[in-house]
Amino acid sequence: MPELPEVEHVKRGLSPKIIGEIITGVHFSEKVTAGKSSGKQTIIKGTDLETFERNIIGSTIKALDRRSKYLIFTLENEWHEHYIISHLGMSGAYFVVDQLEDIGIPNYINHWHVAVHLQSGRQLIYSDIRRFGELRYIERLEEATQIMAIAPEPFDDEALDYYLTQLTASKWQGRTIKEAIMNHSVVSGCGNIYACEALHLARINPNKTVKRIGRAKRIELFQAIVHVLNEGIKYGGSSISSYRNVEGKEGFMQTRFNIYGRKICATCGGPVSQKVIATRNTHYCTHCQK
DNA sequence: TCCGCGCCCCGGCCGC
DNA sequence: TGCGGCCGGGGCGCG
Repeated sequence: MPELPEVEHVKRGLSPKIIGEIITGVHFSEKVTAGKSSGKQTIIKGTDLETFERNIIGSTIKALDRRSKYLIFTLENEWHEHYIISHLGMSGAYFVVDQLEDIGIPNYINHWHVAVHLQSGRQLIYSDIRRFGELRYIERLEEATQIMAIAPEPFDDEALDYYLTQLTASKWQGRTIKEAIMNHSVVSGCGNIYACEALHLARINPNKTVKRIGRAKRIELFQAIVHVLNEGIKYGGSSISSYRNVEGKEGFMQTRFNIYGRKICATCGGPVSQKVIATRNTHYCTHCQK
């Protein structure tokens, strides 16, 4: 599933293919059309399909940015800048193709949901097998309340101080460190897989409560989070369950994992413990992580 | 007003 | 080989 490194790759792959393009039309799959007409918010959130198309048609795609696991498409027409905020959910993927079949992967062809037609004749396709993802049109970035509330990007200078400050809040003291770092108000974009890897790298048992971890160890953990996220970006993201980049290729970060999804700890060779922590399947090594 | 819990959305895939 | 049940990011309703 797409986490921060995967979304970063989508951004990098997509940007050169779509920036400067003018949107000439939008088509939606039958699933989206049916879902929306039955009152659900199928993929297209906040507006009806006609409004979504009317709002973006004729606009130029000026920029593509990533914030946490969200993509932000900046559009511009003769009146103003406006935006599409997109989350890939569990199984979302973007492609830029001349025609749908060029995606080449049957599941992503069958489960296409939004086709944004571009002036060049190509299409920006959003495919999503489980339909947990979203595209949301907004006039102003301030409307993206779910993005405004999240911590700074982990790579930003202020992110460490922000994280340390958040961890001092009373609500976190009795909770597990894993739950804390997976919360977007503490660290931005650290999902389950990278949380497991970072805790392993920092040699912290994920069951440990926040109050039992000192400042130096907290800092070490933050640096581990930044490290594993950077590794994830470097190795093309991980392709546990269905992630594909813009070229339809899998990442290979999953071959670099030291603890997640493994039976044997990559550090000591001991057995990996598995347990649900903070509602998520957690892998850790009781020998290496104290 | 804020918080936390449970539910919901879905199809792949695991295990019986 | 068939099928029931589990998984999971994030929004939302409710207590």
